[in-house]
Amino acid sequence: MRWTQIYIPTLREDPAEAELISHKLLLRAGFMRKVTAGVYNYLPLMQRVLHKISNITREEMNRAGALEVTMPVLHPAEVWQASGRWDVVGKEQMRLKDRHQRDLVLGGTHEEIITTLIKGELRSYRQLPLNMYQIQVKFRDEIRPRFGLMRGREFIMKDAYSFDRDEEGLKIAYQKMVDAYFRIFRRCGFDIRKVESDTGQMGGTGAHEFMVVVDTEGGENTIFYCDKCEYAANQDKATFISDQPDERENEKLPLEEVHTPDRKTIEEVTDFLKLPAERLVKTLLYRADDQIVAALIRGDRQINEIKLKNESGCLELEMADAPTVQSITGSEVGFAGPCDLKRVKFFLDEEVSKMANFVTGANKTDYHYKNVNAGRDFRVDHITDLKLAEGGERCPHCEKGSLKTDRGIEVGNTFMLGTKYSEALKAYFVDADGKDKPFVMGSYGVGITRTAQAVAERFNDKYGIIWPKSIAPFGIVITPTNYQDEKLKEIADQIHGELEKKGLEVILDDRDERAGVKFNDADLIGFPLRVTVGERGLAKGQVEVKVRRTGEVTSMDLDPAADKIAEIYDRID
RNA sequence: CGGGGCGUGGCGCAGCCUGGUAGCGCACUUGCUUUGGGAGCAAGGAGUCGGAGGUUCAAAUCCUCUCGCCCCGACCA
Repeated sequence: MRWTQIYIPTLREDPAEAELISHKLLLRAGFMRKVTAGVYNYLPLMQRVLHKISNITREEMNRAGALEVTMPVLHPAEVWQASGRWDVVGKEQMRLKDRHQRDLVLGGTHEEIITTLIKGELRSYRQLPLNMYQIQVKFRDEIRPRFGLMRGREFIMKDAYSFDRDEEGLKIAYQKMVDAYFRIFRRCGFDIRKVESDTGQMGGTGAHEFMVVVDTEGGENTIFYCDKCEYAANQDKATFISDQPDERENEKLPLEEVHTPDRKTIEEVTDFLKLPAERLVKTLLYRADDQIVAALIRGDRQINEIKLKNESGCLELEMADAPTVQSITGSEVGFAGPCDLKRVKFFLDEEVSKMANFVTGANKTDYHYKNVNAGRDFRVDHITDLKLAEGGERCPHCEKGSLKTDRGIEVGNTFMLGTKYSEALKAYFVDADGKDKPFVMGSYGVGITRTAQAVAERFNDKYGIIWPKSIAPFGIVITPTNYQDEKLKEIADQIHGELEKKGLEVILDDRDERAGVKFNDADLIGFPLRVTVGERGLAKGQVEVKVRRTGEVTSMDLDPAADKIAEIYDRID
C-alpha cells in the first residue's frame, strides 16, 4: 500500500475534544473522527485495526465451536416487554417509533432476540449445546458518552449466547468462552485480568469481566485482587473479611440521647464524642423505586450501592434528597438514625448486626443516640454485606492474603444467565426424560471498538501509539527520506514490492514530505517496524530498520534486505 | 438530571471585560529554494463569529432565549 493511496489525516495538535491519551492519539493519528457525542467515523487505519480485532475474535470463537450469525439491529419492543427488560433497561436503551407509532429498539444486546429465535427452532436436547455469536454495531443511550470509544452511544461488539440443557452444560460452555477470551485478549497484546463481577441488569447466577490494567485516567474501574491467591473482583462485587468483633453477647447498655450541636458528618461526631468512626453507624436513606430504604453501615465504611440495589430488588436506587430526609426523620440532614424511623425498610450491613452499643443519629436535629442496639432499639429487616471494598482488607477467598487494587478497562464480560430469559420468553426444549425444560443460557461480550482504544491507552509513549503486531494497521512502514530522489525511490519501491510479495502488510510513505514529518507520523501512528531508506545508509549500501516498541535500530546490506527485514519482523511482538 | 466550561476559516486559538475595518499559528493552493526527526521565502484562497430574538447610529463583543460540545457527579448490557 502506498501512503498517498489511502487517507491518513494526522494532526499536529491535540484536538480540544479529547481528554484521554488514547483518545487524543487516535484522533491525532488519523484513526477516527467524531460525528456527534459518542458516535464516530472509523477511518481507513481504524478499519484495518477493527478488522484484525474482529478476526482474532472470530477465529477464537469459531475455535470454541461458536457459530457466527447476524441478528437485527432493529428490535420490536415486544420481545423486550416479554422478557421484562423494557422497564429495567429503560432510559439506557435507544428507542424510536416507526410510521405506525410502533415502538422499536436499537439493540444494545441480543438475549431477547436470540432466545426468541432459538425458541422457534430447537426442540430437543439432542440439538444442544449450541453457541451463536455475531460481531455488530450496538447502541446504548449513555447518560454521558465520553472518552472516545470507551463509552460511546454506538459501538461494535461481539456478543455470543450459549444454550445448554443444564447447569453442568452451562459450566462447560462458560469455561470454553473464558478460555477463548484469554486467547483473544492475549493475542491483542494484553496481560488480561479476569475478575468476578456483578450480574447487573443481565441477571443470572455469575459473571466475570476481563480487564486491561492501566495506570492512566482511562482505567475507569477499580479492580481488587488477592496478593496470595487467585481471587479478583471488580468494585461492585468485591468483598472482604471484616475485622468486626462479635459483640452480640455484650451487655446492652441503656439508650442515651446526647446533644451534638451542629455535628453532622461522621468526622464531626467522632471528634465531638471522642469515639472512633467504627463505633458509629451511618444511616443512609435511599429512594428505591417508590419506597424509602435505610442502609446501616459502620461509620468508617463506604457503601456499595450495587449491593444495596441488588438486595432491595429495586429498579432505580438513588440517595434520598434533603426534603425527603427531613420529612422521614423529622430533622435536619445529618441526624438520621434507625430508632423510631417509620415507613422505612432497614438493610443492615453484617458488621452492624454484630455490633452492640453503637452511636447513631437520633432523628432530632443536633442529637445522637449512644448505646443503640439492633433488635432492641429498632427492627431489623435484612442483614447483608453492603460494604464497598477499599483495598488492604483481608481476602474473602483464602482469608490470608491482603486485597490490592488496580485500575482497569473492561474489554470483555461473561454472564451465566441460567434460565432467566428462556423462562421469561418461554423457550423450552424436550429433555431426555420427555419433559419440557427451559434452556440454560450464557452470554458473552467483547467490546471490539473499546478494545482498540484500550490498546492505544495501554501501549503508547510520548511519540504516539505502539500497536502490537497482531492488530497494527500495517506491520511495516517504509520511509524513504526523499521520495523525489530517483535512487531512494527505486530502492524503497523495490523493498516495498518484495515485502508485499512475502505477504507482509507494508505501507510505503511515498509522500513528498520531509523526513522529519514522515518519522513523526510513523511514530504517532505506531507501525511496529519502520524501514528507513535514506542517503546516509545508502552511501554504505545499507538501509535501517527500527523497532517501534524498543527503539532498536538495525542496519543491513541492501541486497538481502527484504529477507532480513521479514526476519526481524517475524521476531518482534 | 445537578455543577463547571466552551462554541470565531479544515484544526488549535486570540479578539469579547471597555461595541466601531475579523486576526494569529498550523493545514490548503501556486512558484522558487530546501530535503535523516513536524523547512524557508514569496504570492494566494478560504470565516452566516453555533442559531434566533433584542438593545444600539453600529454587535463576534452587551441582554434574553435556544442548540451543540467538553469536563466533574449520578448511571453503565
